[in-house]
Amino acid sequence: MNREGSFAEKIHTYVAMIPFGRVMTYGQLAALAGSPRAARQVGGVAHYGPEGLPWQRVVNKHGGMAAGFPGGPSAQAEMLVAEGVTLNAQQCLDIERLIWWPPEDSD
DNA sequence: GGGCTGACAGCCT
DNA sequence: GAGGCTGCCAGCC
Repeated sequence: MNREGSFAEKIHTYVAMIPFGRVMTYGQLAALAGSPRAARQVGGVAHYGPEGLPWQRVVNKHGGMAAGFPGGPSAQAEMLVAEGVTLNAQQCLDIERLIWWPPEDSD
């Protein structure tokens, strides 16, 4: 996986691996890609990246919706709810419970 | 070809 | 304990 070498490629790979009804954070993806501080870039990769990936499963560390998600935060929230994810009145999810980490032996 | 922006997170003051 | 700045890297102008 990570032998791709490309930061964006890793992000794409991990996002595609997120199971149904689970989520990951920008910081997670950035760290897994090799740059724990590159959370911003994860947003950029997501925005300019392929649309075939479950970007709605990518949320910020507060468990909130992404800022520039197509259709707005409400659209992302709806997609997550459709997957069985429960959100509170603030459209925030239980990040500590729904967060997902990829298997270490995935490679 | 170079520089700026951008869907966030972590550390410092 | 809270607020503000820096860091990261791909894509677009």
